[in-house]
Amino acid sequence: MDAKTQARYEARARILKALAHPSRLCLVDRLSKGECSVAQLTEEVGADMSTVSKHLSLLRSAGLVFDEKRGNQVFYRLAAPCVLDFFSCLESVLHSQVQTQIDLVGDMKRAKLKIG
Amino acid sequence: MDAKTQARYEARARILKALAHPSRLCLVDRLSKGECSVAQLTEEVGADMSTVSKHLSLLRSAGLVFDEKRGNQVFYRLAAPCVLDFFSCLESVLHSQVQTQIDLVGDMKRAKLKIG
DNA sequence: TGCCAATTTGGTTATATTGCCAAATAGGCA
DNA sequence: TGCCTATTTGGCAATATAACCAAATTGGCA
Repeated sequence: MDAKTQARYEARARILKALAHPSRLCLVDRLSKGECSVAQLTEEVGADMSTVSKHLSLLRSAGLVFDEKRGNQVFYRLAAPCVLDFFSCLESVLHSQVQTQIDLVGDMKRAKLKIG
Repeated sequence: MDAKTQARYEARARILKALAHPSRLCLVDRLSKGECSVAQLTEEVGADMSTVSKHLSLLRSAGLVFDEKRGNQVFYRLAAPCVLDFFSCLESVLHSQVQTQIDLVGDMKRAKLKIG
């Protein structure tokens, strides 16, 4: 793999990594409904505000959100709404995982019937 | 956030985390062109085969690839081709990051002209 | 200026991820 | 059976992430 290709995969991975955390997915989900202050987001996520602030700054450096300071507060908004499209694919993967589990249980039951 | 919602974000995050690595993105990209043995994939990625094998097993437990043993070899194929749709969004985020850098440089130049 | 509220940053600890080497496993074939 | 090839697993060291608390920063306002 040449260096340029390698760099492209690394850049993509950085963005995906920024998304790949439950709290940050929650933040993105909430921001998809409109801009929000850190205090509001903190309540939504249910963690220490300093933790949420760090999650937000990580999303910002990945280019996924914008921040804007207005008076006392900082408001965040989604920079890349296309990431919301990921969710339906993620759900379909999850459903097929569930289906695989069901199939396995079925297989086990049938095997048991044959054995026993 | 209730427990069920929390669990959903965690499940989604697990899948994204499985994708969020340069080598694994490379694997997914290669598998999008058709099934492949571990040896071929190892060559593509350019890492130790044991490392690639671990990446593949991680992708498998996330439900993103299937594996099938045929004779001496194990062939992997993509289970969730929809993840390929992520790439165009990732690229658009990357482009806007580049644009932001260019804008910043422009701002700095203008500021310098005013100052100096 | 001095104080208060909102947010970020620093520091620390616990946990998770990654990559390599070496060893184990599994299949094919003489 | 014994050897060879392909792949996985175990173990370890290095690095990265995550969460909390405490302290610093910034803006608004008396």
